[in-house]
Amino acid sequence: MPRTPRNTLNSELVVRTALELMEAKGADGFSLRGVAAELGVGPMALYTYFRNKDDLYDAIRDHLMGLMPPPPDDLPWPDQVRSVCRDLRILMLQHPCLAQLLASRPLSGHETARVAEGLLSVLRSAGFEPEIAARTHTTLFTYVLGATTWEIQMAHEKLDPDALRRLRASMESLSSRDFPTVVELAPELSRTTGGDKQFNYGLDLLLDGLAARTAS
Amino acid sequence: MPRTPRNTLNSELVVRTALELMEAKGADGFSLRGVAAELGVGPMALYTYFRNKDDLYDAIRDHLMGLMPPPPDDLPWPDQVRSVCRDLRILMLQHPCLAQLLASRPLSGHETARVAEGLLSVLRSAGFEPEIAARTHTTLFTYVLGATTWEIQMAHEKLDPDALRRLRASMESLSSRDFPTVVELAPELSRTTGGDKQFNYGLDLLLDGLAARTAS
DNA sequence: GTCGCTAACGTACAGTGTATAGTACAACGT
DNA sequence: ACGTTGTACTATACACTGTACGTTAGCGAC
Repeated sequence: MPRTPRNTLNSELVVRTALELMEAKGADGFSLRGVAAELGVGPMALYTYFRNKDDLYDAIRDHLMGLMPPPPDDLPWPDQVRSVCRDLRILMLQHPCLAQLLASRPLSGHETARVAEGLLSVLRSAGFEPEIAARTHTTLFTYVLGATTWEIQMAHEKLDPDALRRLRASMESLSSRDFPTVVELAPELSRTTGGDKQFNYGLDLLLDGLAARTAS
Repeated sequence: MPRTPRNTLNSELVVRTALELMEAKGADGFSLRGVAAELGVGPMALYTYFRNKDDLYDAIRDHLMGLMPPPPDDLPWPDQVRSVCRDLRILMLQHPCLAQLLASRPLSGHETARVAEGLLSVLRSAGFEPEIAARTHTTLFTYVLGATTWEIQMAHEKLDPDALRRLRASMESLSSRDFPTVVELAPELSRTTGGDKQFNYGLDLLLDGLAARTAS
């Protein structure tokens, strides 16, 4: 039985392969055995580099966070904040699995800390007190997380004609007597889920609220 | 072989049992076979009432949404909005699996539509144009989703002493040269994740932003 | 050259969702 | 009263999953 030579694997290679597989087959359908097969290796070989599947997830998440650009310099702080939030959204849209990885595991890792550092330092430089800066950071992060998770979910749904048909049917089956507003707004609701405009609308609401606080 | 008598099952009973199991054993560790066993029935019996596992998930989600109270009457609209958002958060905290169910599947079902109707009608009555009402609804929903998902995640983590220790270690191992702000704000960051104050802070930011738009 | 370390292996287990086929029972038309 | 039919549930099976355990083989150090 021809054994693969030693030291063909390393954690970075495993992470990259795992990420490829995750983007190709979706976050479901991803499996350790699949990664191992892709590497031409037995499933247990991965356990040399990761304690378990969650550990690999953490590594993938941190690897993806490494793709986040730093906040831009020489802009007013609201624009810097906007930029970071938009970059995170774009990254999540490019790598849909990131949404699930962010939502289902605590943050840890070097690259993740780097991203947090970027946003937090912008907020501190803008004059926010430590506690407010921390709260604001969490608020912005969770908004991006929720909004983009939802956007991905909806986009994923729109590609499945069967699901789309079911959704439309369930909307139309609603009595306009019981749910007049939902029926009235059905076109807007399905049109406005997702997209730059929807995301920026919520983000601007938050930033306007912030601006109001710094003015006082 | 003693057969279980016919018509002992119905979809509501299955949903209730599934929900119990989900709250007892967590969203992971939940399985169709577990539900079936709890009901004293073969796994395939469930397929009489649900086309597959996702279908059951949808039913559980809608069942939980049925627990949402309607928006309160006779309050200024911002307070009505606040109330709905807080109620949704509380429901998610009481039933942590709801977060995952909301984030991973499109919205459908009677009770879910009822909740949407409640918030949308508040916004329309407040004078928002259809498109703005829809956008605002999505923004509020996704904020609650993200913020509460994160809160649950963090709370879940705080209960695991091993994970807590790892998190703390990873924070302290960060060089305060590379990540000065993260290190400086470490206490605030771990103190302010989650909790009523954190949630209300972000919610008030959004509502302040909204108020600014209605004034103009 | 040989020893020890450890990377990768093989095997095994307990579990998953669900496709497919079969079975027994309630209701119904005659 | 009696076959017929629809259907609620069962049995079996398949292709998977993550990972615990024990084993082997390749490599660097001596």
